[in-house]
Amino acid sequence: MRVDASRPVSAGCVLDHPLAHEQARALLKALADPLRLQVIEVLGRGERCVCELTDELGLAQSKLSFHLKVLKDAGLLEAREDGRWIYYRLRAEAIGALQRWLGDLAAGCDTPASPCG
Amino acid sequence: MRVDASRPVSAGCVLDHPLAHEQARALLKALADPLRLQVIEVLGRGERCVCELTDELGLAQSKLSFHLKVLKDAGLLEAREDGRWIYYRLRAEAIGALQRWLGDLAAGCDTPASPCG
DNA sequence: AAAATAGATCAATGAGAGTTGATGCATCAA
DNA sequence: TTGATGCATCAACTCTCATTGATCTATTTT
Repeated sequence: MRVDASRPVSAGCVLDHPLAHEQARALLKALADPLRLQVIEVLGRGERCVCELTDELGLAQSKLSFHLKVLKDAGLLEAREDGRWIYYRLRAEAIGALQRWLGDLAAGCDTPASPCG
Repeated sequence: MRVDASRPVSAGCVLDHPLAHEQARALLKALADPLRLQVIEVLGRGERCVCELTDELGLAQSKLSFHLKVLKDAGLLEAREDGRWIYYRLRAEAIGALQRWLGDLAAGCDTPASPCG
């Protein structure tokens, strides 16, 4: 079996609850790479086989594979095996969880500072 | 004057419009650092003077200054000068823009892949 | 005017993360 | 069973980026 069945820490039902800082940071970090963001954007339009991604993005195979792993470990992607091919899809729950986490972040940012002098 | 009056590309009214990929990536990258995320979380609770941040986070001055600049350049922070002190606050618009951008991202992610064989 | 404080910036160092090419392991076709 | 294809993984290299300590400027205090 080429695809590990065990779920990353950040995956699954965990994302239905409020995100911990570490989890949020892991998602942000995974998204913050230009190449990975391209991958995410393509997968945001629908599931893709690795070979399609390779063509669509014009990437070296090992390079793409590296970044897919990073995204999967962060809980952003899910892989599905079908014979010789592996299909990846974006986990909308992960995006949603991050969205909500960001929403809470700025809650009190208009509170003025106590003068420092 | 110690604080540059010119706005970063990603700041201001730009964030009221849909974010470009590059802008979104800049925000994500700025947020993806553990230390910067701490700063953001503190500023999410209200405006702070640099010296308060230094104390509250226990950081070396130049280190904090470096990260504040990164966050400001990304459009996430705004600085206000008052005499000898400089107060930073979180720009809720930037967070909001990123939230919306993320929302659009996963729009079509349930579209199945065309079988690859 | 001189000393002290707040904060930015710079040069040098170090650590982490991405890239590249090779190799390995499945799966499918012949 | 042999060869070809899809994909993951590994080791070596590179490069980006954060850290550190020093220096510089502006502001305030004495």
